[in-house]
Amino acid sequence: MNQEQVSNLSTEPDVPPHRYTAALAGRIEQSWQDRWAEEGTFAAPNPVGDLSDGFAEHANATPKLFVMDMFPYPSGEGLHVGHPLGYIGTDVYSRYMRMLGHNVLRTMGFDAFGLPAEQFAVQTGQHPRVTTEQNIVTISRQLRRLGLDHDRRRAIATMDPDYYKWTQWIFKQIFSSFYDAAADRARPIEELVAELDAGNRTPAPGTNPYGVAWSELTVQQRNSVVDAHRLVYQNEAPVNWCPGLGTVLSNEEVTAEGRSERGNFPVFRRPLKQWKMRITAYAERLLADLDGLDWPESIKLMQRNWIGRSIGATISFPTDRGASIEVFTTRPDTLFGATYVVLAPEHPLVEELTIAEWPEGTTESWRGDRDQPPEAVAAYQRVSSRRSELERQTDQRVKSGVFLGSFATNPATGARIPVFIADYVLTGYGTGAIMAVPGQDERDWEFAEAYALPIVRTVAPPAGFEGKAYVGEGPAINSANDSLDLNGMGVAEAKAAMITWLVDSGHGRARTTYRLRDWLFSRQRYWGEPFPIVYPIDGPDVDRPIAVPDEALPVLLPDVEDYSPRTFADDDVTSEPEAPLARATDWLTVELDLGDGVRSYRRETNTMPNWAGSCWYELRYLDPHNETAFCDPAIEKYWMGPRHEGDPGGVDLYVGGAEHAVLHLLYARFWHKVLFDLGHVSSREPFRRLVNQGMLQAPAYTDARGMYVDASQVESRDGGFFYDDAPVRQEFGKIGKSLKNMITPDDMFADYGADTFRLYEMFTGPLDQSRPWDPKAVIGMLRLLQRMWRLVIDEQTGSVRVGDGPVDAASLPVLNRVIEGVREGMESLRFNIAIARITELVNHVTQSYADRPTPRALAEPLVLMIAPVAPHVAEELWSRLGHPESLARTDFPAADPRFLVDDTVRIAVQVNGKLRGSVAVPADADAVAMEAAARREPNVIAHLDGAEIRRVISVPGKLVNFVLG
RNA sequence: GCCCCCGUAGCCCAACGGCAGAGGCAGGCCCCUUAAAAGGGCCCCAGUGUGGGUUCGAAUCCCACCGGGGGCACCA
Repeated sequence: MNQEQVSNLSTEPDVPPHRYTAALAGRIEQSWQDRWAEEGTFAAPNPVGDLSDGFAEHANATPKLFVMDMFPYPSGEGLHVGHPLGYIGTDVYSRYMRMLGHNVLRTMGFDAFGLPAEQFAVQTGQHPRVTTEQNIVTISRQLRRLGLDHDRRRAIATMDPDYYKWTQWIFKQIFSSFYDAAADRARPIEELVAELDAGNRTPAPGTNPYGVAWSELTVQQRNSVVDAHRLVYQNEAPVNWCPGLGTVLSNEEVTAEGRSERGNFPVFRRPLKQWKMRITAYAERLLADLDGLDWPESIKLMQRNWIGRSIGATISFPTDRGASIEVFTTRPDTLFGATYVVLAPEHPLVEELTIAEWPEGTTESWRGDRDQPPEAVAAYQRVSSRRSELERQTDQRVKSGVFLGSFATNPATGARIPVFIADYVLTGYGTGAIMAVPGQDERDWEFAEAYALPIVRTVAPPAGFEGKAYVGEGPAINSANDSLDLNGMGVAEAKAAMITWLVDSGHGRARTTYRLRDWLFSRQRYWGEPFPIVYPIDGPDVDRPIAVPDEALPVLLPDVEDYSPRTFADDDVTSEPEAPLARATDWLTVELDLGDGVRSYRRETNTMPNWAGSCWYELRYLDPHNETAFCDPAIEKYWMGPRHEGDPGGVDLYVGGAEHAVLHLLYARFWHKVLFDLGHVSSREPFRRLVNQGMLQAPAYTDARGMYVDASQVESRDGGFFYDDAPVRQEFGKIGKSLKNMITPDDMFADYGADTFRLYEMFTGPLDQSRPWDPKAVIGMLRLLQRMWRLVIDEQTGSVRVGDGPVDAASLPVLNRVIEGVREGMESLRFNIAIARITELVNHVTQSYADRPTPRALAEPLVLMIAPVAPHVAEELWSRLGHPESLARTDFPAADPRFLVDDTVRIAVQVNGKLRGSVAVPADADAVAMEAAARREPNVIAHLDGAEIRRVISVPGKLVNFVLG
């Protein structure tokens, strides 16, 4: 090991003095990075405002392009080689588009608030601001060293007060709005109040529990009615409480196993008063507008599934206790088969429908082993509240439930049917109650079997059907009463007929429901944006949440002595959330004059989730220093506005990982639509085009005990892998500390230089494809750059060895085909094929001009073509070729169509689809001429000999195929 | 269990329904070298996961299955 290093060092002097080595690459790269910074090469001018310098000169008449990466969390570990994959991809694309003449905006910020930053700070015992700032410095250095074309004037960090002032301002906008269902958009809440006062509008269903009209309400009652309309509201409802993190979480942050997405701690459902955002008001638009987005189908599908629209009906089942149970079903056509009703255990009617004694003849199994229904119900509720989280993952799916003792009436059949609670019915979906139709629903069938309930088929299964519940298509049976006859109808027809009957008879109506729930927005953590909300300490509006005036923004995050969240044992169900900001005693109360004189207020102590800052950062990039608005409307319109009828607008290219499919990407779309409704932005969507970059997996090694060993110390020999001379097993996995296979960009800069690193990352496959990281393969890209360097620079003398001589006739078609291929690769984000084409040309020129100067007309396009991928070495060579200006805005080479068509082409000749030869024909030869030429091919003649030719396929420029009879 | 993506040379990857190979790594040989390498040149290597189908012709389109990856999972 040591010897090798020494001998390597001793050979250094033998390397030609001007060879393109990692050391030379490093010097070139850093000097160009300095120059780009000094000259502001990547400054993208805005149409107006403080960043508008140069707009009139070189942006006004050119198309614009806004390219963005998902910004990183400044984690303490810095970047590994997997992170830059997307950044390099967008860098190559944006540099290419800039050379095509676009005004390209590209920058980078930091998602600095939130759990990752906070947890790192807690681990290291330092204030999150301190560690986060340190991490930002480290990562910024790594990004700069990569040579990315960022306009650094536009960099932001979500933790900066200048930034989160506007996060709070947008929160206020959402808080100060309601969703006008008729207009299908958000509107300012004052307009709601005015319309209510004027009598043009009545409170939305469920917002006025007082039983009297708006005009009769007291001021306090009116306030609570208005607050219930807001797009941000507080209510008490079951939420995801995660004791291990010490905070509540949104549904999107909880995995299917009932654990926290971050940290993998158990999550419990429990009722708590929390802030929510009314994203459900946008469910339909979030769903419908997916169609107009240029996004991967898989991501659209995940969002569609998450939103989860189902079309059906609500049906009212009267009960013998008075109250009616409203159920939601997507199969109203099966109502005649509803033989019992099930409520979720937490359903509000459970208490009322639970009677004191079991009715005569109640089956033993319905009683839950208790003497009276109230006991049985209480016991079941207790068990299921625990079970729903812990046993979901064991996947037992054993149906259980308890009879309440009361009965409902099936409105179609008039039958008296029992009412159960069972935890296979979910509280939060639909109405939290179902009509059970065992004949057509597998879950209901299982329950009916377990509790000996009647089963009535209302859709005829096909002959020979041996299953239990039949959920497929078929004619309705057993489905008629005095005023309705569905028998014989197909499912769709029966649904429509049933809904009409339900509406006419007053038993129900058509209804669409969504799986999407309102976004739980408050967190009991320190490191986040404070809410711009205060509560009066006394007075008539005591405890009513009130937004602070815009002039009071930002509401600064106070320093507290103990910023770590109060966390609990993972499984401590009884723990209560406790916001760290409640400890900031000086900050907690504030004297304000909100229009009715100076009064005392207490502040909201929850903070926002870390998704808040990333909900709108694309807009702040556009106008990062604006002190009077989050973004100037003219600037937003220029960069993000729709370009044509039907275009949603938004960022032209957004690249990031697929793991944000339903978190960040859904939340950001929601906020953007609110801003659109309120007239603050002209684009309907934030991200017009989305690409998911693939994931890099690096080799990791386990020893005999199955423990990971440091991958950098593993040797490969004799067809095996060894660590400390002991054999180890190779596997591929996510890069990181846990697999001990961390490789950092810094390692690559030192060993190869940034340009080689960039080339390698782009070369291993299309941007959106995951691939393994092969440390040994990087060398190929360094060789490529060395060969290209050698075409321009003499390795011995360092002088330019490019001449003004003509280009060989043979090289012109190669050059032009390569240009064509490189452009195609750049445009389709398949940089691997662009690099392969460039390599082809480099190899060709290397061979053709081994002993004479490289023609300038070959060297220059070559340098320009590689510039988007390897910008530093390209700039260096361009400069040595005599161009004083940066090539960042030099025209990208264009293919001359004259050289793309050959005079003659070789076409394939097939007999019965099998290749039997090839012939050269003029490129413009027609089908007849091609066939004639093909018939002269000796091998073809042999295969045609004596056979009857049934048909001849002759495709000009492609092939001739003889089909024999 | 359901849905989506992917299977091409030892490895990473190319190939408008038209001659399976552009490029790189690894391997072999040669040159340059006292020597070696991350220098240069040449060479080797698959018939496209399996089975059907459509077609004059399929890696490409369709169906089924196998293998790998990802998502969803009592959503009525």
